[in-house]
Amino acid sequence: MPKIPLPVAARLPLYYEYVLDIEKSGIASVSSNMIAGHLGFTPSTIRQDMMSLGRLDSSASGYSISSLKAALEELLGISRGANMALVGIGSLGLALAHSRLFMEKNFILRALFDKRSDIIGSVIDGIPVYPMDAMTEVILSERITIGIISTPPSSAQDVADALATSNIRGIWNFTPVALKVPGHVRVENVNVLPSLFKLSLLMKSDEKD
Amino acid sequence: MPKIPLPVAARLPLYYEYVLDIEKSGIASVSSNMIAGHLGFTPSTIRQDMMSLGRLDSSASGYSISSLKAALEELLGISRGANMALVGIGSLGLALAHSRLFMEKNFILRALFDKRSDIIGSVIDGIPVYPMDAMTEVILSERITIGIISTPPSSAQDVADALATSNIRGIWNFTPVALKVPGHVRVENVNVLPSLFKLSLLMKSDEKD
DNA sequence: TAGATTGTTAATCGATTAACAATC
DNA sequence: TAGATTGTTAATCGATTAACAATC
Repeated sequence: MPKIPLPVAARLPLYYEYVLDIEKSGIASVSSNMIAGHLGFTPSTIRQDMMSLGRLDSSASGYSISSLKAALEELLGISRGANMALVGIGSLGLALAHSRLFMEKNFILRALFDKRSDIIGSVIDGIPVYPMDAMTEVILSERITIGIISTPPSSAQDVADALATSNIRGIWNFTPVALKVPGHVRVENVNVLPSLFKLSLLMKSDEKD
Repeated sequence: MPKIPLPVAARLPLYYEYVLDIEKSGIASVSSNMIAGHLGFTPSTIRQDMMSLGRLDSSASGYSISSLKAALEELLGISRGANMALVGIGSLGLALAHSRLFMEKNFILRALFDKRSDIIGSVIDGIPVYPMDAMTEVILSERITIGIISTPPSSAQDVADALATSNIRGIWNFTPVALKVPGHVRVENVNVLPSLFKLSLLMKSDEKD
C-alpha cells in the first residue's frame, strides 16, 4: 500500500474536482502541464504526485482521465463510501444534514441523534432522528463507521466517548474541543476560525502597499 | 512589518487558543517546552515561531502571557476586528449567522443579504436582512470589509462581482466555486470535503494493521 | 519517425530540529 | 549565584523544482 505524504494528500481533492470538471468536457487525457496550469503548481510536482497514486494509464498525451479518476476515488474512499451518523442537531447540524455535498461522494448520512425529546422520532431530509441511548444499536445495525459531532462544546467529549464505545472508526469533529479517543478511532477536526484569521492576515498585508 | 511564513501562520490560531486557556488559570508566563508539549510540536519550532512574532517579553520562566496574547491578537486581526456581511441565507448561512464564534473574536456580522423577498426586512439574531441591491450602500455605511458567500454555487460568482464592486476587501467563500476577483480583493475558501477525505484516508490506513 | 510527455534522478529550497552561548 | 529558558546559528530533513533519458 503506497503511503501518501500529507502535502500530497492535501492536493488529491483538488485533482479530483479538476478531473470531474474535464471529464464532463469529454476530454480523455490530461497532461501534468494542464493540471499544473489550472491549479497553480509546477508540472514537476504534479508528476511526483501522480507517482504516489500508483500505476496510471499514461501516454504522450498525458494521463488517462478514467484511470486517474479511478485511482483518486479509490484513495479518497469515494468508491467504497461510508455510512455516517450525526450527533447534535443545532443550526450547524441541520446545515450538515441538508447538505448534499458528501452524499454525492457516497458518504451517506444514515442517522441523526439529539437529546431534545421533541424532535426524536421525526425525520429530517429522509434521515431519522434517534435518542442518544440508541447510539450503539443504530451504529451497529446501519454499519456506520463515521460519527459527526456538532453538539455544543460542553457535550463533545461525552459524545466522543459514546461513539468510541459504539465502535465507530472515525470522528468528524465540528466542535473546537480537542477530543480524547482510544487508539482505534481517528479524529478529524473542522475549524473555520483559522481560515478567517488567515483572510484577516492576507488583508492586513495589503494595507501598506 | 514581519513577513510570516505560511506554516507559522497556520500555527498562530493554535497558540492563541492555548494562551487564552492558560490565561484563565492565572499563570503569567509559558515556556516553549510547555507550548510544545501541549500542541505536539518541538520547543525549537515554538521558539522559531516566537521570533516571527516580533519582540515579546520573555525571561527564564518563558514568554509573558500578556505580551504573547497581545502580539497574537494584533497579528490575527482580533485587536482591531472587522465588520462583515453575509450573502445567502440558506441553512449554512443561518448556522453562520447564529454562530457566536467570530463575534467573540471581534469579527462582527452587521448585515445579511438574500434575494427571497419574504425574509428581506426581517431581523435574524439582531442582524437585519437587506435586499441584494442594497449591497453597495450598506457595505459603505456599515464600514464592512469582509463578505461571506453562502449562496448556492450557481450565484457565487455574481455575488463575488457585486461584493468586489462594493469595494469589499476580503471574501470568505463557503461555496466550492473558484472565484475570479480583482486584485484588491482577497479570497479565502472554506471547504469541508477535503477534511472528510483526509479522515477517510486515515481510517483506510488503519485497516491493514 | 517526430513531437510530446512521462518517469526518475539530482539539485534546490525551505522548514524543522539540534545545539549551545547569552540572558534572565 | 545557580538553574532554567531564550535567541540564534548550524545541521538535518523533507518537499519542491529542474533536468533529461525513456517512452508513447
